[in-house]
Amino acid sequence: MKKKLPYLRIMLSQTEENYLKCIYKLSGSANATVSTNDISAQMQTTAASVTDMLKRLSEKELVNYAKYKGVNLSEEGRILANGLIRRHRLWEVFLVEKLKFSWDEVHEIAEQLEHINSDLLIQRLDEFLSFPKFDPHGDPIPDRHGKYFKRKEQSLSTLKKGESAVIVGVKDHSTTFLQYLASQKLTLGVALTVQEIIEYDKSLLITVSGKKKLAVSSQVAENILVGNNEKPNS
Amino acid sequence: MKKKLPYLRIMLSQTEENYLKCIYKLSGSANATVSTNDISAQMQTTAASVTDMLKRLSEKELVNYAKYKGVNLSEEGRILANGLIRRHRLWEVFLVEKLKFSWDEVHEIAEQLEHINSDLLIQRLDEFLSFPKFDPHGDPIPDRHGKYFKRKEQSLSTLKKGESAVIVGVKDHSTTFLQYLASQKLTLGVALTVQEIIEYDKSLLITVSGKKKLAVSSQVAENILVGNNEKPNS
DNA sequence: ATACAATTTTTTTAAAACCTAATCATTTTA
DNA sequence: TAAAATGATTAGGTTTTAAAAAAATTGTAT
Repeated sequence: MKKKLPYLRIMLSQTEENYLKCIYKLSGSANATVSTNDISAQMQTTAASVTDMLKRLSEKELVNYAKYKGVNLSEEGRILANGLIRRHRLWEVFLVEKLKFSWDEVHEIAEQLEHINSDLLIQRLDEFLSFPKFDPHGDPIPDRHGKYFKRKEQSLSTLKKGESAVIVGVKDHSTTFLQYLASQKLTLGVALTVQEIIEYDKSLLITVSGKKKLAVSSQVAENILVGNNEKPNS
Repeated sequence: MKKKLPYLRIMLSQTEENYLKCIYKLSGSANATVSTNDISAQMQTTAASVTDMLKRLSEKELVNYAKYKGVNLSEEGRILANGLIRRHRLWEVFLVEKLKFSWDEVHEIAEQLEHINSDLLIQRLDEFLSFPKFDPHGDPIPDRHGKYFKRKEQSLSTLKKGESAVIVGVKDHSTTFLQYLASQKLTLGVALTVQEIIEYDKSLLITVSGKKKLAVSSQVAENILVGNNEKPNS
């Protein structure tokens, strides 16, 4: 009955994993150097706690850490962080596609599921879901080696009058924003056309799926990502 | 990015949950009183550690604990322990039915998955799996209220010469036993007939699925559960 | 009644994760 | 370039969780 730990070379606590993910997100694809304060802001903790953790992660060689100079993920760290993103997004696909959750309900649960440690599990899950390339919010799912499926995308707010496009993602992942979009049927794969751009506040008048007319604020438009009517997923 | 705890009345650590499960298993359906030593044996720890934990669980009113008299699960504790068993077994069904794991590979992973906290998740998973009544090892899956699907079952070793039955479960859940059974095609739902009982060592000669002849030791027979060719699952 | 086994109490260890306050390093700007 | 502001680290401590050792206590069988 004693808890059998998975036999992994590196056993990380959930907090350590969350720090890795955080650094991964902040430093972007260029693997830029990230500051202690940026991390503490994201993690809602103090800078001192972050320094504490960075030393431990550095000890485990998951980050390149030079004091006063910021951090970086090491090769090992990137692989682990990438794995976490991958797991998270695959589980989100599972929750929406198979268990019929809506796109605004899945984040918290996936946040827990991503810490389940089993490479075989993720491999099989990926297969079961037919190797999806994007998650329910349109975010790309990296493969085992960190490779992403590239896609042309731009903010809805960059479209000009008369132009058409298909919704492929969102920038804001907040529950309220996602719920709002769902209520307006502004979901992934939906085609829309810009009818009018209101000069005064940069809000848009659009038609959704060729029929419904809809007004969206510039803030909403800014957070919707559109592409050139390509395949929505997989 | 700070870990958002699920808003549950009772937040338990994984270890606490494992203790609950352990007590649940040891005390059986009668909710009998369990001794500190029994628990320490099961949990591979010292009696002192168990006493420690019992006090904490008692504090949270999950167990009825009278010192020197042993423990019992409280109503609350039973509900939680039942939920853990339920989750564990549902995840095992998922892993085998959907992700094509074999029945000897799923325990460790389900052990992790069972700690994911979301009632809605389990409800949806149950639905997705078409409300299975038994897990891949033939163990019954309790419903939300702790009700089990009843089934007539007996050990293969109790069958008399000439009698037939269908495999519905196992008593031993060890990897080696499960792998052995799989290698002999002695899996759930398989029909068999006792051809001969060897007096000397109580081993059996059986036919599997009407064709294959097979010798099984008394120890193996003891750990196979059979029923009267009823529906295997759901 | 007493010895022995089971159980509990008390104390200790240890790690994870966080905090406050003080200090130190770097960058900016006056 | 020196002082001020910003940013990061250290030191020291708290809390939580889990486990264990040693010592004391209780229950029970003979």
